[in-house]
Amino acid sequence: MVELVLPEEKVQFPRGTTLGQVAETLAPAAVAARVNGRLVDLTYPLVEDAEVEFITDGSPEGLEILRHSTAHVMAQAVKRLFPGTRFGIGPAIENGFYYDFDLPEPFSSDDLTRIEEEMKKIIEADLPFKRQELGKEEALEIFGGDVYKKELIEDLPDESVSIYSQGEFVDLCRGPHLPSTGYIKAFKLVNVAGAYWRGDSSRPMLQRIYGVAFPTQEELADHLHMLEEAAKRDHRRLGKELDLFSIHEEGPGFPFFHPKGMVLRNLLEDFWREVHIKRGYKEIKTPIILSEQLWRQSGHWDHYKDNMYFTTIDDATYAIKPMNCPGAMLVYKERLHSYREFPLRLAEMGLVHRHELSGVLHGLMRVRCFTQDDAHIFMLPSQIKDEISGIIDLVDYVYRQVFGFEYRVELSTRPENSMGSDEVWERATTALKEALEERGMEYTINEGDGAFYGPKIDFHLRDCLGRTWQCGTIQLDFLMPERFDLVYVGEDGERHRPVMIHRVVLGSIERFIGILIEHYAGAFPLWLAPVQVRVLTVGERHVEHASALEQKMSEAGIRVETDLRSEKVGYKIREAQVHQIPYMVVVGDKEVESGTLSIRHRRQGDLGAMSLEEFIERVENETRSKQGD
RNA sequence: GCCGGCGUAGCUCAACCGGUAGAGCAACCGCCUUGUAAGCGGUAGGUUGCGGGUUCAAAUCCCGCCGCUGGCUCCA
Repeated sequence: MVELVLPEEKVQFPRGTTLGQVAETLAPAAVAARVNGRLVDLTYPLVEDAEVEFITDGSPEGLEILRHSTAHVMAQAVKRLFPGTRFGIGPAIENGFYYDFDLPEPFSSDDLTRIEEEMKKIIEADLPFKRQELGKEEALEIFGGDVYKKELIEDLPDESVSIYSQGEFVDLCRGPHLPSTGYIKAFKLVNVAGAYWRGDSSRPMLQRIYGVAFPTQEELADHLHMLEEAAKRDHRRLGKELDLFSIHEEGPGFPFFHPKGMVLRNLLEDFWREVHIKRGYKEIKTPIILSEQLWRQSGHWDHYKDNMYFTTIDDATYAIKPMNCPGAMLVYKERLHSYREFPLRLAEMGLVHRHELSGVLHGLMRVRCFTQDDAHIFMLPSQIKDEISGIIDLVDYVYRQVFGFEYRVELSTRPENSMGSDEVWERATTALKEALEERGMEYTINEGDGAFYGPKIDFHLRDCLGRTWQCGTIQLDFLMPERFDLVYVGEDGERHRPVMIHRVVLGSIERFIGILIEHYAGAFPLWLAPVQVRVLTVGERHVEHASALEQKMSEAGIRVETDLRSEKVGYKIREAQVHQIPYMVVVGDKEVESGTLSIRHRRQGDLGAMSLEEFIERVENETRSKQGD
């Protein structure tokens, strides 16, 4: 007998009993199990006492298994329909799975439908997933004909590898898998995309089919519905509908801001200045075009040239800045600094241009020119941790407390093409790590993704479809001060080298606005709304009264406009609602007589009558509080 | 940059297998003078992204380019 310790109880079973047999009575909904901390299939035989926890398809691990198994079924279907196909990898991802295939002809959308049909047959046949362990040599005999699988097997560290089969299909796989294909209840293939083998652009491009999979049809339908809803809050769509910005063929990746978009942008910048002044930043502005020589000195020429634009003035080469740091260096060097000034925080709303690959441009999220809410902070080595901690605090204040965003933190370490010694990198990376840990921040490590001059902490925000975008970043830099021979006079009267931080909070104003649009679905909180109030007339005889109200509110600092057209009130309200205008003021005979206002709120509906003074106060309070609906 | 998809009126979309471009909304004009999410009628609006080719005939088929887009790679 073996003794199994389950979360709720202890049970005994004859030696050799499989987990599946145990699950029949104890956990009928199980799809896999965790035995002594390791995920295994239900076919796993119990040969010794163990701690066992069953996994259902509703749990995160269970979902991952479900999705991974669905990827195998898709691969099987593809192999049946396209026999010569070679196979890459096929993991589970958020909401679904993908599998990479190499075949001469591209998949069409009809092919996806055919593959789905074939998958349904495989699921209906309820083929069991069978695990087998074998030596690498044996595995190479089975998969050796497939260059990709061969490479995967050769790269595996262990001597034995596991393979899974369902019906006639065999795949190299660590597992675990569902007991059988019949466990798959709800899936859909969503799109095909090119993907380089192992993410390396110098290697062949495979065709990746993406699918989604859920435990039930309802959850699948909910997910697809969620995607439709998300598309409605896409900033590219709302940007057009709300007349905030546009991007033209004449300037791919170079956005234009319209009057309403500029109101939003200026309000965001006003807020940014207010916050930064309070935290001891001084604002500077440096030129967009600077001599190529400067960029050679900074190291950008060697490490960032491919992303830069150049121009010629009087036979000399100049670069259009992709970053603001060299400009800030020149400002720092303008005079001698004392340690008493430190930390010296020089902020800059800097417009930078970067040559991004045409295929990656995306609305306001990834563009070729953008404004960074940059700052360069010069300080003593002993001030590093406090300063970083202060920036983390600022980012959290802006993201979470003001805008209510959830965000993710990453620590990026030394990339391949970088400057400086290992010691310097080690010191800088440790400093960032310690600042994060002292604050108890959760973070993931992104190996090799740092800037060429130093490691960084990145703050990521999500868009409506759940894609994450890097916004804030804190980059520690021991190198640029070296390159520019920056000095300060210390307590001892000697000259020393300062340490520098590059940091942005919003990241790019453009990207941040994109995130804001999607976060609020265009319904900006009152303090950011391009138009806060629209005054609507009932009939022509109310025009004069409405215009007078507009003027009074405008004088009170409210962003107000009027709709004086000879249209029905319902029509005007609908239009104001569609444009997400927070307050509508209806002016008719009643209001002209009584001298009160009829207020409608875009979410709460008709608020009834109040005086102009009351309404102005309400708007002012709500604006000041920065609260949303 | 690479792989796939897409590009028709200001917007959203239609036009069977090639037969010569149409609807709703918006705009404009008029009627209605209107009370909390779409009143009615009319007018105008297109070298079908651009350039070639095939054909008696191309929005439709083929080639090249541009742009957008889903990914990959890269980054705020």
